[in-house]
Amino acid sequence: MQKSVTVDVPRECGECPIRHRAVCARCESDELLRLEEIKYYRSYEAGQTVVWSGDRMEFVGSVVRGVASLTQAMEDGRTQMVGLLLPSDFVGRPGRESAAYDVVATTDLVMCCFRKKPFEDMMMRMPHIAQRLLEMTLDELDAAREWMLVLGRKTAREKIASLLSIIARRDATLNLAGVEGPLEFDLPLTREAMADYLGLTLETVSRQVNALKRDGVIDLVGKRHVIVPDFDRLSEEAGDDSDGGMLS
Amino acid sequence: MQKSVTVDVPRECGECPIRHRAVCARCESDELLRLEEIKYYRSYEAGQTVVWSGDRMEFVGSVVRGVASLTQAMEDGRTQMVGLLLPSDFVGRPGRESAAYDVVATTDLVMCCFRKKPFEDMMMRMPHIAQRLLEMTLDELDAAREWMLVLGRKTAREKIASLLSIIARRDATLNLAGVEGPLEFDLPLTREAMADYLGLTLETVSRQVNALKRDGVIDLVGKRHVIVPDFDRLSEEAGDDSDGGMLS
DNA sequence: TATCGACATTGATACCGATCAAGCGCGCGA
DNA sequence: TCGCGCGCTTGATCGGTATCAATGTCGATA
Repeated sequence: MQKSVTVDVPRECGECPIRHRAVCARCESDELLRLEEIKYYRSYEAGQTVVWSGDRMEFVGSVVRGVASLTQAMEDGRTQMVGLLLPSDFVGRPGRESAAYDVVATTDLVMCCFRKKPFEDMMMRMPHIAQRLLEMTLDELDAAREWMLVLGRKTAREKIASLLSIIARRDATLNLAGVEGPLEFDLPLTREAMADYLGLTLETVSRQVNALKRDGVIDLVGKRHVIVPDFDRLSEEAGDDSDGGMLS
Repeated sequence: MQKSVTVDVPRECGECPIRHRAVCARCESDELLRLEEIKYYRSYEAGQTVVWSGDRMEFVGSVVRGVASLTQAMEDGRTQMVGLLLPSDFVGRPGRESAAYDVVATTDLVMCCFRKKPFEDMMMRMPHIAQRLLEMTLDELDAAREWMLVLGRKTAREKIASLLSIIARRDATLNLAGVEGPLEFDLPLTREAMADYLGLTLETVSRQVNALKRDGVIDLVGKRHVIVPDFDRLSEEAGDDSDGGMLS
């Protein structure tokens, strides 16, 4: 619970925790040096808005620590989260002038930023960046399509199980814990944010989370810390294929 | 209404109707020649499956004429369409071994194909292709995110209006008709396919389509031909921003 | 022309999740 | 220490969409 905003950022890219998964993953050391020259860090507190939809985007960047959400809203206030950005995920679209979505820090957040123009110039000269960005974008597209199935066809209970399953999976790969044994993680989202992600109300989220707890699918420590005693059981509840959907 | 399977395909890329929008859009004429050497056409009848999810993908390609759908299914049969592929859209993911989704021709369909390996080799050597593919993938990601809002937060009536609005828009840009005056197009989807796209049942689709007709938002000629007397009105019904959402 | 089948419409009813409304619990600041 | 507020839970009721079940329409075929 280190709420301090004292930012503790890697000095050199070589020590960066997302070095091998971010947009710079394929860069050679000489290319990294060029990136290092133009990068800078920014940090945000939980709840802060990073970018407003429609605003001119002056930078792009990677999530280094924390979680951010991409959100779309209708005029009457209905809100849908359309992306959940975890460490190593990329924010911003090269070539686009203004932001298409709100970006909000859902936890304290550290980002590695590049001003848009210099980054675009680098992209032209360094194919390793463009290649990796294509790969990441294709992965995001797959994730978005998986969410379309969740939003369009799953029940409230399945939606909750799906969200927990995905967070558990991404958390496990980041912390390179084995997939065996009980899995544990902190929910980086409030009930309301979960509702926005799943196309539900926060009341329904609350009811279904507690239903999964009553049924022994998950255990809760406080409101946010989740223990998954049997990941396959959770996958079943999510309506996923039997193997736990370890694709990609 | 030309149901004949006699395929009438462009001989040269220069005459291709999707030349300026497809993955080859940025290629110079010498690059086009190289692509021309390895391209081949395939055609499918409405209803035919182009690729089965999980199958090895031996080719990638572009939709030249007709419409295809990308579909995901759960074990119990619930089905969600996750992509609607219109002329110039790209099918397949370079670097991936097996297909992640079912691809089905929803109308008679002509595709311009490349065997996967040669195409990947070309992509390495011709940055114009990779650049264009990145751009197209980012556009698809935006479209997918717009759909997440539709699926998660819109009512059945708004969902139908949204689908009609998008088809009308894409149809207008393809046929370069002015956006003014009454818009007309043929629905390339059955009621069931519309339901799969929108996360509804086909009965609800039928009811809401007819409700929009009763209310004068659209007019129908037969079951499939749609006339939109006032596009702004349709946009309103879709819950889109007042300007008609002409973004991207 | 008669028949068949795919696609679509229409009606009656059930149920899941939204909505409206209290109330709880815990951390933070006065 | 108290009280306030935010995040969350719980309950009662409503309504929109699913579900189940006929029926209708049109084009293709014999």
